[in-house]
Amino acid sequence: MGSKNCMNEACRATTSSDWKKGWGLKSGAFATLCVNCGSAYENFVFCETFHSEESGWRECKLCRKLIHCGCIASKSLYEFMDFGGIMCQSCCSKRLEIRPVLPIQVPSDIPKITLVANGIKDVHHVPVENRVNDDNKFSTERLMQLTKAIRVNDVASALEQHKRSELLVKPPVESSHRVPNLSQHFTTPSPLAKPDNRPKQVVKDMFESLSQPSLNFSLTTALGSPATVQSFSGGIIERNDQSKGSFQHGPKMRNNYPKPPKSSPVAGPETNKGQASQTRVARPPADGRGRNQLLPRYWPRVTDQELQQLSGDLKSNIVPLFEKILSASDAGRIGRLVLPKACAEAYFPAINQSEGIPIKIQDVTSKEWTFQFRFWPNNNSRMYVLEGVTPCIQNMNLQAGDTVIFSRSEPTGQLVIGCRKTAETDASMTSLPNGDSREGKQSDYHANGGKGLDDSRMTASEKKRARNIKNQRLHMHNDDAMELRITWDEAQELFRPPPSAEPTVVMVDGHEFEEFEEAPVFGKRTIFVSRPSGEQEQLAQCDKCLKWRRLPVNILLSSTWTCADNSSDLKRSSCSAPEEINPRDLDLSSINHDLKKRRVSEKPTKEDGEPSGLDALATAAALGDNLPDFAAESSSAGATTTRHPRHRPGCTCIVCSQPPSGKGKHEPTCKCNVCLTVRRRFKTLMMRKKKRQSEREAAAEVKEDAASNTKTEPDRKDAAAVSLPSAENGTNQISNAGNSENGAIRMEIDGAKKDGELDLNTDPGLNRVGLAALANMCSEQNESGGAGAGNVEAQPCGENGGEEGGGNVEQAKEG
DNA sequence: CGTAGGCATGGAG
DNA sequence: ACTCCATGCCTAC
Repeated sequence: MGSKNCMNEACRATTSSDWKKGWGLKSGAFATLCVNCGSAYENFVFCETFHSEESGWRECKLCRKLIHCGCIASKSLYEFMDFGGIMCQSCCSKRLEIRPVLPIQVPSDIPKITLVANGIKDVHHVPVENRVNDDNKFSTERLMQLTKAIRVNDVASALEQHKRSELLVKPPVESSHRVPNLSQHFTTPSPLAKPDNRPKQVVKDMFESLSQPSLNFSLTTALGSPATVQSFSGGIIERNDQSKGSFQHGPKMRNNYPKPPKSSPVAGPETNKGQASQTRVARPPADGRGRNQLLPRYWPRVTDQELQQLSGDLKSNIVPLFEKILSASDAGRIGRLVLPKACAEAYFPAINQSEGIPIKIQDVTSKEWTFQFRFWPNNNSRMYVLEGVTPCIQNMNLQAGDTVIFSRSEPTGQLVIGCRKTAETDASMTSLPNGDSREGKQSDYHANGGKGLDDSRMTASEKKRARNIKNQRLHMHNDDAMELRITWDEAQELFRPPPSAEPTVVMVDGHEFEEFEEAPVFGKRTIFVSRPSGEQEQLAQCDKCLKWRRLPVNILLSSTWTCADNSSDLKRSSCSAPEEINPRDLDLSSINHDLKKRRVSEKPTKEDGEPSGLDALATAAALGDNLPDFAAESSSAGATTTRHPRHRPGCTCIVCSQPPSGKGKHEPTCKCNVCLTVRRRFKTLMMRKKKRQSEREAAAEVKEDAASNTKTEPDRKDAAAVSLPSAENGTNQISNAGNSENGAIRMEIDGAKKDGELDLNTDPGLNRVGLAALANMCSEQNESGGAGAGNVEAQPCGENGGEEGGGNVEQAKEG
């Protein structure tokens, strides 16, 4: 340590650096204080008595359990809160370790410098501890001032007393997180104290004002509620490796701890094992490069119990480093887990090459996995990823929304990957990777994550998880998911608002959406056809008599519908009424079969390149601009970041000029040119697509069809002809136009294919989606069996076909 | 053609 | 205004 001169030119007192150790800057930082003039300057010394720089862990003197070094938190919580003691985070034993505070007499003629280095704007009372000069005894009065007669073994009372004393800035946002008003703690009478007349709402300001590199940390506590507090895990943020004398300066430094973590996951399992805490609180970052920059969201929220068990399982001391909620990308097949930059740089080996290095990480069963730890350049920065995590993720039965926890095994430094399932009843991070007992729930989650089927079956935790992974696409590849994956086309034909639901109309991007609390229900599949007169109608089959009835196009049917429900045609509201439609004219089974089979032929084949374009155009034309909005609202239903990639602002093409189909826009039965054209296009394209698919299926399944199905392909063509008599006419033009533009719409097609794929399993926000809008879209799309042959079908841009040829060429070039 | 790698983009904080 | 990061998207294999 040695001695040095005070940096205050007016003082220049030579003092021992040890002697000058102090702490308690307004920020909660440690600072060096000149006992001569009271100037504070940075010489940050942490609680070296208890802080193990190696592991950050220490052993409780009573219970002998390893506990995370809560030195900073201890000081913050207990000394700031006038306990002046240290509490074992495991057994909650308290030890009074109040160090004497030297009542410094500051010479009045020496100006006090309240800021010496790196922008500490003001330094208020700085209680100085003096461990060298033991002669400076801690007066009883002072001790009482500090402890305020709070019994050190009564944390709850202490907190209550603090509350009563208005030492807490404000009621806790979260029951488990409180932010003490630090400024209050520095207004304890002291020779160095000066009045702090500022408003009490200082913590936030303080945090924000302390973004200077030298004091880049704030204070956050993680403490249970007064009534239930059993222990605490240090929740204080620590600055960069100040104790090691290294300072990280630079513009990138910023205050990463503006506030406590928003929420803490639910507590762990109920089992009370020993005295270990089950309170899941964010732990302060362990040692590491730049650990002070770790966002609280990445702080490991590991209960003491979990830690103990994990430490026991691995027979080593486990230091939680950080955790991350798996995104859809992380959990997806691609096998790349994006590492938070700060975490990667803090706890993973430094890498200079983009290719990175292989890194071995142990799971909680001591199984070793090798990942490639690498980075990609990104906006003058880096994006760190772990590659090849899929086997590990799968082994642990993790999916998007679950949490992976990275820890370090001491003293070997071996990285350890653990996990925590989001559901309350799920195994905690200490469970075996294969011990997932949530298979059934998983299925439920998949099925209900989209809220599209049976929201009532979702547990609170599942809903919570659904919220957690909002805006994240889940790529489900298991069988459960596949069973429930349907296309937009199919969804539109099936979705209905819940029967008794009262919608709440909200505006999203200027479009009205009706929100329903209830999940949508599946409606009855109907067939939309056009009569020779051009009039559109809907055909529905009675569930009882199986007769087909004509219905107005704008009627939405529930999943079960019988003739008795045919209020639009009372003459045929009975099953006894004769059927108007000759089933032989409508190969409905073929159509249904076709729809079903579309699931397995989502991707365009080589000869399907054109139809895929038609798909896109159909989707775009039918949904108009509403699709992106809707998709954005429904998040995982296919939100894209690029809308109409081929369309520009001011584009007057049919897609861009078509108003959203939501309520208040064009009526489903609107006969305006735009709507008619859209319907014409859509119908033509859809029929073309169906026809092609039918033909493909026929070719592939000709044998089994011949054996079991008397329906033939000509029937299907007939079906197409029924609903769109002029389809063939449009088809030719589609082909021509489609060939000429080729890639121009191919882009849009690909996007639309994705957009058009509605995965019910994965859309947590679906229930909030405007069902009415969806229904309208459905209606528009379905009713769009306009009689006219589409003559501009394959034109993604431009109102009329005549002027679109050149335009498409240009678009193709753009592409 | 399908997939993986790598970078780009844009939403969110 | 800026950074981070989830994921889109292009390209190479």
